[in-house]
Amino acid sequence: MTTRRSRPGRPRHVPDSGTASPRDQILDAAARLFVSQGFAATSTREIADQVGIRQASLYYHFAGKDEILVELLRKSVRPTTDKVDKILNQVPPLDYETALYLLVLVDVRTLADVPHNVGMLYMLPDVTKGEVYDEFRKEHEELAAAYADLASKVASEKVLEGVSLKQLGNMLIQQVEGVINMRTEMLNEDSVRRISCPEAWAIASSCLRICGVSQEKIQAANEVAVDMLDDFLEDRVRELA
Amino acid sequence: MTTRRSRPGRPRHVPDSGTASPRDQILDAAARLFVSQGFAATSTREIADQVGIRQASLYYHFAGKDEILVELLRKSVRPTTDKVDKILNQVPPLDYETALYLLVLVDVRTLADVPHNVGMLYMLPDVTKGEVYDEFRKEHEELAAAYADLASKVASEKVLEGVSLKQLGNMLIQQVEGVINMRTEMLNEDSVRRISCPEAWAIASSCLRICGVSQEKIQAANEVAVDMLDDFLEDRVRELA
DNA sequence: ATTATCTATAGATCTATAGATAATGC
DNA sequence: ATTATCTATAGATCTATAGATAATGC
Repeated sequence: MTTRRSRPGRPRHVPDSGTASPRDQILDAAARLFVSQGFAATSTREIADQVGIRQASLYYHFAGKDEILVELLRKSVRPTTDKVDKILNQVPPLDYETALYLLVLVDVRTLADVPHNVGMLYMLPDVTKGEVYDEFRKEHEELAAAYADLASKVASEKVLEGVSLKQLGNMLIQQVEGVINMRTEMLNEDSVRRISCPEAWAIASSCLRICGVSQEKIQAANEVAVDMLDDFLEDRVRELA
Repeated sequence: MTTRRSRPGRPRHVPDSGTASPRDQILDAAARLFVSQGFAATSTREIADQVGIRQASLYYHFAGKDEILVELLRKSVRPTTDKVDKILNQVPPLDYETALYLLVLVDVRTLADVPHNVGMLYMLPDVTKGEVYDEFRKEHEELAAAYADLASKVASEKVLEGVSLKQLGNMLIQQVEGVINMRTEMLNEDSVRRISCPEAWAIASSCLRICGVSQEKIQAANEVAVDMLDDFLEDRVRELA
């Protein structure tokens, strides 16, 4: 039984029982509240209460509420964008269908496992506008570009004649980000569970179907990509540890 | 040139130039602000300023901010849910593929034409939780059920074995609600425009592809559904007038 | 001495109610 | 008289800063 090494500083009014850093405790509480109540509707007071510190103490760790959200958003896309190049570079051995399938699996896993379903925050009006979130939006667009890029190689003629490349990319992202709503719906279920592998496969297959890829090719892509996914997941586990 | 018949009541501090009812003026201003800044981040003061009345005067028309949002949400789903039965009833002459295609077109049109892209508000945490919004959620689930229902008739075996019916329905809704993001993106374009017919078709086709429907059947569904759409659109225009 | 917290508070909101008032309608 | 607004304001926030304090570390 390791008792948490107590560090300098005045003790909290509620003793700090957790093992995480104060910063991480704040991020965790904020994520939970932002997602369940909304960003603007969550006060710094509520966050502090959840952590067990006084409202003013938040400002020792973050310059403001904005900065907390910025950090949460970064943590939720980085894992995917970091791996985009790695995936794209494997295309000579891999075919484009498989690469796209793999990208979706990785993205779904990231969104499925990010604590408190932080992906919900993507759609906040604050995030789609505010300057503070430029960095996040840039990374998100980078990801959209990767989707569009792969889609352009994979999509059938009929599909491509109906829609611009950028829109097709967005349609794929839209489909992937369905996991976020799936997680929200899962809250109503009796048992707590994670997004399952078949569920992730269904989304990836769906993305290929949107591009007009045949059932046979989807199945082939699935078989190869599923094997490769492990390599990427190990990465993630390392990152999270 | 018809000058707006002036009605009883103390004059506004800013003269009322509009032709719409005060209630509609409030709804319009609120929609614009809620979508651009978020619900919680928009104060009753701001709404009133936009309308040209004093903050307190809002309460003559609405019991509170919540009630304004409730009304906006109702206006954004009703047009579609009202038509669901009408569409489902035409299935004997129509086949299921065409019915689904048509449902998507109607839904896309509703979301595409609702003022200020109010669909954005669906994802607000307030809306996904608060009791006040029960009615809206009920209608939205009704719509999801209709999608799931049609999808069950249309989807290929392979698709159905990978995912539950409910999830498939949600995947379709997710795809349809991509218009909301499309509209947001369009704000960055130089010219102001409406979602085009080809764009709507692309989304509908995409939905059928997600179900595993062949290109030939998609094309056939398109041809029939596009003709029928007019009947439903005329309805909408009447409603809006 | 340094660190991480605390208490206290200024200043700026924001929502909702009470009561007054300036029009029209009868 | 009725209606749709107005002015004024109570009471409840909420954010961010200033300065105090209770630990550890040297």
